[in-house]
Amino acid sequence: MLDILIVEDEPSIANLLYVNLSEEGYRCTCAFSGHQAADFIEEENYDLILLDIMLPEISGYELLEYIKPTGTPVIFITAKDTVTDKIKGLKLGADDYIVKPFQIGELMARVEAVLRRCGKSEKQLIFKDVVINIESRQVTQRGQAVEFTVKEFDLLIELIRNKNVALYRDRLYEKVWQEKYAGETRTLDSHIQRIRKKLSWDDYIKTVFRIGYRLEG
Amino acid sequence: MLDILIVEDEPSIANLLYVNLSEEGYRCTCAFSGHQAADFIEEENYDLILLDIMLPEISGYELLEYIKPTGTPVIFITAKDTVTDKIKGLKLGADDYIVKPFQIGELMARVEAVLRRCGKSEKQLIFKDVVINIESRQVTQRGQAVEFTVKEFDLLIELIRNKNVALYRDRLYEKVWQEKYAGETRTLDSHIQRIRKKLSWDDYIKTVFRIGYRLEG
DNA sequence: ATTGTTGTGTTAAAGTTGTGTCATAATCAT
DNA sequence: ATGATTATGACACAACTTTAACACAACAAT
Repeated sequence: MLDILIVEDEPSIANLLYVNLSEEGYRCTCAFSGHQAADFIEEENYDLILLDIMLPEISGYELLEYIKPTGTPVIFITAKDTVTDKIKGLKLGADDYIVKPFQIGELMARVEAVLRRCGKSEKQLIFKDVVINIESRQVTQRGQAVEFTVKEFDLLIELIRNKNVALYRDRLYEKVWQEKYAGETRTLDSHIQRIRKKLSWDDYIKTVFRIGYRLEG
Repeated sequence: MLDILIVEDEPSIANLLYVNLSEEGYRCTCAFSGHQAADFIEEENYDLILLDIMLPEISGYELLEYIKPTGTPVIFITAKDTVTDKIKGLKLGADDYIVKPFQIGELMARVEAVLRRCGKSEKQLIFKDVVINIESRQVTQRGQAVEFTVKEFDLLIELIRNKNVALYRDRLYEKVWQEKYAGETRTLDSHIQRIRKKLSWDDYIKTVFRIGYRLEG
């Protein structure tokens, strides 16, 4: 799983980024100051850093100098009024930049683009003896191909991306089916059963009574 | 597959180039500084280098001296205001140059032209027992010529360039037909069937139900 | 005019997905 | 504990959607 560090002092924006990127399957960490960010960067290697330029204490510029040696790609986040000439200087070090206020969709696209460009985009997921090739949408278990339908495949990915997390039925449903969860239906259950059956995963996909499901392992 | 190194510090332009060239089937790498570029060049042989002149640290000129001994063709990218006389001098070392802002189409054409001129253009694609000659647009299977119409040919190339990738109907259609995919039409299907038939590729072109098609092998 | 290409419409086949039923399991109040 | 209540498992099946196969007409090229 890919790690993204969000360096942003405005909680609402940090949160927006955190929620959306997490939902897309990235593991996120938020730093609300330059200091905190520096600590995090010290401790761990990130695959991408989203960096707000206007930070208290240490500015984004300074932080960038700190990041550069690690070779981690950076996307700058900048407020609209500071775009003009400053940016041009800034761009020197960043892999991309985006202007606040931004469309969340645009940001997601840029994140994906930068990761792809840096050869870090997620090509496959692995859980136990199962390998999932995202690009080709193929699943193999111990090298043997196992066929999955669209819904099953999407559900499987959602489970693996959130392994060891109890996923609420409604969230799970809404994520995979892209529509409100009405409840009172066997749809989600059926699909879980189908996945369990195809992969003999009775032991891995646990049901969390009254909550939902959890992929354990 | 041909390797292209993009040396460009402006992320938006680097990205533009990356996306478009990747879509055309080139394997791309981006370097955002002269240093990084030098490292890449050290490590790997590229078939073509797109080089922005105005770079921080090491300038494009210097880098060119570094590239020359490797014999790799170079296309210069230059901002409009620096064109004048400087370029004329520069051209001595480069195989072509293009002025920012440029039409992406023009750049693609120049890339192709330079590669062809250097005898590096992708002459053929091979998949299993099928050989596709891009220039002459001829297809042979075990040495036997097989006739393809324009659309079929383009579709076939798109499939082969993306083998083992599940291609969404809409993307596939939009790539080959160069227009929005409206859906509710049998056009794409028909063409897939025709390719399958001509090459007896029922086993290789898999349909991914509700998604599209995947060339497998 | 002739030939070949390409898109579309139709019907049949194939695959998918949601739902209903009933059995079973978990939880809770008594 | 016991039974009532509610949630989930297992499974079958029908409704529905999507694709294959094919023929043909519109269109373009020669």
